[in-house]
Amino acid sequence: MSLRYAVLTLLDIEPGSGYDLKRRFERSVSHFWSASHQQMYRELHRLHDEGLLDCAEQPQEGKPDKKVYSLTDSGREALREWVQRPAPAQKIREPFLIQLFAGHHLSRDQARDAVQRQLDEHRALLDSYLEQNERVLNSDSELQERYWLAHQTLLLGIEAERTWIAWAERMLRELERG
Amino acid sequence: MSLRYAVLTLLDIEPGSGYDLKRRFERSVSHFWSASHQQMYRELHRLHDEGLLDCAEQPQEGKPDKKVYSLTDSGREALREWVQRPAPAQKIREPFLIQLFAGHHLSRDQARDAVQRQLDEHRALLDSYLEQNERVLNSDSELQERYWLAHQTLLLGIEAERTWIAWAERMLRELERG
DNA sequence: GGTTAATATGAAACTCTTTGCATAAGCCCA
DNA sequence: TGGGCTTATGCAAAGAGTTTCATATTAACC
Repeated sequence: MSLRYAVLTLLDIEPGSGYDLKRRFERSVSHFWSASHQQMYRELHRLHDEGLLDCAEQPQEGKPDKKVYSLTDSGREALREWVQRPAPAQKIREPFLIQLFAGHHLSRDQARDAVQRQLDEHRALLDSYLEQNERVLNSDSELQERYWLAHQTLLLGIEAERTWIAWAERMLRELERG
Repeated sequence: MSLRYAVLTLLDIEPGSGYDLKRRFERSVSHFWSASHQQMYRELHRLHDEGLLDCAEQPQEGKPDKKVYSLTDSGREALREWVQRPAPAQKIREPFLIQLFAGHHLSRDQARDAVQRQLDEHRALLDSYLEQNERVLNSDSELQERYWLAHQTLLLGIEAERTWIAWAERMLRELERG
């Protein structure tokens, strides 16, 4: 149920098409939400049907037409209302940790490889968050002030990745040591 | 698709009923998975239908009968096979961070209260993980050795909560300072 | 004596998410 | 001129997860 508000939030900051949104999810909120393009399009249709979004078709040269969505007044109102309610609890689901939990089925080498794979993935994530962070720090100070809270969520994402990486590095050392 | 393997993992460590499982999810893997009792019962039925679980009805005095499930050979084989495959990517979904991302709809006081609520929740989580950790450290060393990898997942959970808490405390200081 | 909590299981309806398929135009490279 | 990539949108079906309701026993509490 929070996907719709994630969509409203990004469109509130700047209108865009389903395709735009998908990329913006990847570039700017991947540290706390992910969604496929099908989810975007379906959610956009629904929000449009419910009158929370306006849709402007934008013919483009050389590319298929774009449907640019933006918040209506009732969309903005719905978002404002939701933001002020206590957040639904987060559901944690980490398949990798199940695998470690069942790790007596793994040889030491297999465990080490699995941890190494996770380490690589989390290092890549950290890099992409640090890049995002650079972009924020290079933006003008008015924007930085306006989206200060949004920026803090990115800093949490960065810290979370550092915690993961430090844990995985320690695991590798201990698995290596035998 | 990982719920079934989480169920198999816990039943591999020790057989139990749906009710048992639900509590064991809460007590011992809540740092990386959560599920409702309905999910348990449905998954147990399915796994039983597919021949991955045995079921032994255990009449009890003073309480309704228990259906105690345990892994069949093909259940153990399915688990072993899955554990050795690369883990499906984790999906991150944190409604609270969407709310902060849309935080220009929040007053400073509202933001502070929201962060404080999260801080309280994460402190409670940390406490419960630390209790679990105590139980592990007080268990006999043979068990500790056998479930060393499982224990490491708990330590990651603890570190993750500490990161969250440190972030939230910093946020409160900065929001307080005005 | 009535209420609430814990133990114990399950059906049904519903929503949300994922996966696979389909379309279509333009661009770049060989 | 054919193959693959990016932009751009969408449907259908299956799978996963949530919510609501239902049942039944015991024990503790007021």
